[in-house]
Amino acid sequence: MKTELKTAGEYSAQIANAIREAIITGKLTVDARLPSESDLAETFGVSRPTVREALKRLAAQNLIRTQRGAAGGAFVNRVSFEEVQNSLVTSSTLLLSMNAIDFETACEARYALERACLPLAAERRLPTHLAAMRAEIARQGTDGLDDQAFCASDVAFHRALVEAAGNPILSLHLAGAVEAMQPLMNMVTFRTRSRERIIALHRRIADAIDGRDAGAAEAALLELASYTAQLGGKAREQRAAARG
Amino acid sequence: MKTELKTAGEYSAQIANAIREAIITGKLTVDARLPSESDLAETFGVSRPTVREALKRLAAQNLIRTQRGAAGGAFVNRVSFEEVQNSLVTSSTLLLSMNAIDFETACEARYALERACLPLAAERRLPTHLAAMRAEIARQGTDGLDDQAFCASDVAFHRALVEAAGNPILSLHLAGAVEAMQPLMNMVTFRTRSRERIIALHRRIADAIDGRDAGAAEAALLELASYTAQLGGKAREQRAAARG
DNA sequence: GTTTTTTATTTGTCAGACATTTAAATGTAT
DNA sequence: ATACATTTAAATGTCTGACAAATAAAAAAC
Repeated sequence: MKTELKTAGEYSAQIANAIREAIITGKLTVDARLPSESDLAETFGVSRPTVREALKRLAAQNLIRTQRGAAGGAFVNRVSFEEVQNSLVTSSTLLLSMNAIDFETACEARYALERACLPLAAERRLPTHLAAMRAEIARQGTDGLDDQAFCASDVAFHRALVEAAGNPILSLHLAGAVEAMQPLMNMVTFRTRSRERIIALHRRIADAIDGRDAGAAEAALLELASYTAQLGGKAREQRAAARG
Repeated sequence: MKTELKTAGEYSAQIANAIREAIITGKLTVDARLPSESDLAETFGVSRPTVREALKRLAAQNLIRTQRGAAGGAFVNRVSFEEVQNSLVTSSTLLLSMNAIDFETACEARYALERACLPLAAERRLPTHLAAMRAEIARQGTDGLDDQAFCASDVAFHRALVEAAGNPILSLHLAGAVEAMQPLMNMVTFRTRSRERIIALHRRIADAIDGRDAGAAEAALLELASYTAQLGGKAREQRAAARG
């Protein structure tokens, strides 16, 4: 661990970077204990509050956890898929809302990514995945389901589809993209006829995955993509009309 | 902004969560200025160092930036694609190294995602993208290029390919997946014959994209995927043999 | 030998102070 | 009146020193 810091301010950022680098390069391994805050303060030649600010930065990225008490301290975290996925969802959500990403772009990305999973899903799907997909299809047909619940079930369906591909890295990216899109999806209203069509397409996808027919699944997903984009376009027109 | 904090410890985390929620829900908009640290301390009923730890957490996630001086303070950041991508790369890299993800899984995810971009890239590619791809292909044929530089050029090639799809969200996920894989790719040694084959496949992909033939591009990419997986498997065998 | 108590260590928090940076207000000269 | 230099005030960045709370290990009591 480096002991010298540049003269320019922002010590806490420099210390956080130094420790982060040590973790990334493997100098600090999982569950390793960092020196105590006082020791770090002495090592880097700064005060304890400054060290603490640095540690909080790392904690915010889930790189370390802290424990109080005699054998406590800061420990290197094992970065989990779930944590990365959560922070990806948060970041992506903000990215979409702050940068005025249009529905088409987000939709296109989502279905393109999903399409990438289909061949693998068709090959590896297990009964649990098929059951999860069919359960969501059934829920989507329930009477009195509001738009938000329909959307949530839609997300769950696609999540099961992605899980069927059996690749955790793909799941991570897909879940990030799909969940981040939910605020946009929630602005779309799903009439009964729209729902029926979506459910029919979901059923075609599930059947195709069941029958290990990746090509049929891709065809149905493409239809779903263009229909969803169409619904999004309609929703935007209606909002524009309401404003004008 | 809430004023009450639960009695359980970890004030700084609670304050960070409260402010983060305000940003996500839009109560705090881009470039809005947070109250001064002293004001926040008073509002939440804690000391300034505690508030500062909370702010450092948010700064670590790029949610806020701070400026010193009279008109300074903490401001809500516009979350940029670049920042999200950088943090995604960092997280993914750690995820791969800490969770012993095998080369096949990472490779599979990467090429599956890349395949998702091909139809869009074939449709939208611009001369700049084609030029970038061909420039990297030329570099990959350079004599005396070490493995790491070859890998870097490989990443640049695929990055250009992804950019051609013209969807920033896809680019974000792809770049995250591809760059995070680089440490794994760097463990593979590329002999002259391997390089020639990879370059030939790159050329086939570039030509297909140039000719707007997504099907041909997919075929070439699939070959590249299986060949890369094969090289990775060989590299693993050699390491195993060296240990045994 | 088991349980209880003590103790030492470490993080979490507080208070007040000073240093540094920076924009705006003020003053000054042309 | 404008341009430039100076002062000022507000804000973050940092330091010192202290106490509270949690916790594991050591010591003591039974």
